[in-house]
Amino acid sequence: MPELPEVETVRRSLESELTGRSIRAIRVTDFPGVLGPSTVEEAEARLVGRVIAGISRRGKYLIIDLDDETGVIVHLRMTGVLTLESRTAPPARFHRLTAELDDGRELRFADQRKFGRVLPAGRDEINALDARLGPEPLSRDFTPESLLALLRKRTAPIKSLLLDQHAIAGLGNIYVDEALFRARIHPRTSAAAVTSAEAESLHDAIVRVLLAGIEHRGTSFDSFRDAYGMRGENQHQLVVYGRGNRGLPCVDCGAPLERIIISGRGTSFCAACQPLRQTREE
DNA sequence: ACACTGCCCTGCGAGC
DNA sequence: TGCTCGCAGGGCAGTG
Repeated sequence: MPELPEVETVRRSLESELTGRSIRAIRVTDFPGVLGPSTVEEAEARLVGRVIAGISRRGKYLIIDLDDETGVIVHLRMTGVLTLESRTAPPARFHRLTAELDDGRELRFADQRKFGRVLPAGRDEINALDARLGPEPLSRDFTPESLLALLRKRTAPIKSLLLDQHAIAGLGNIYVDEALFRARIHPRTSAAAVTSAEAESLHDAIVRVLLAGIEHRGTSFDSFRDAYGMRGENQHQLVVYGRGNRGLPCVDCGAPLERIIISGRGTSFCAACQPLRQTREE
């Protein structure tokens, strides 16, 4: 499940390789819907001949910036994989889209579940995306104070809020469970009930789990790969995600982890280390 | 505005 | 062996 660290890992692995390359052709395979509302002809008209000016990231979105100020917005969703490969390399099993480059290589998008999208976009669309997403958690805009101010306005479970990309951009199910465990906050706690001390440790936990994720080049439980097709190693750093459904012991206290559903997402936590408190007690 | 639900999509593993 | 079923979940539309 690509979240901020995974998308950043892809961005870094693509940046030096793609910058300055031009796009010679666009091809789709069995699923033209990968382009969203665009037809292949429209995508060709917008992209072929363009030079790649750089690769940026906003939340879980990857943006391929082009020399005419337009771009391509890529979202990997659950199983999307963006790789740079030789033209002669055999296509991946779930290959959906190819961008042929001027150096003989191809940028390829594979996606088992067809949730991911590769969207040609104008500058206005890229700006609109930027505007509707919350702050970048690794930017200076994200502070314990700004997090607390956000939480005070909302009554939804803290986990739901952290998953809301309009509130904070880039967190997904894995890093939210990990951050809440490290901050010792029950995922069902009402956001408004989180204390300022808890918000401070939550802020710290979010930043730490994201930086660790990037340092270990992403979490590759299943399909995630970087642009070279390499797995990440951050799955070995995780201590709660996915462990509640097997009742594995908490690394801190040894109690069996629990699994509940919040916002339709499987949620693992330690009921002993993360006790539920309904109201603020400061 | 906010909170919440259902939908999309397919492979995989468990259970029978 | 082969079937069914539940599960994985990000973003968005729809509802209250």
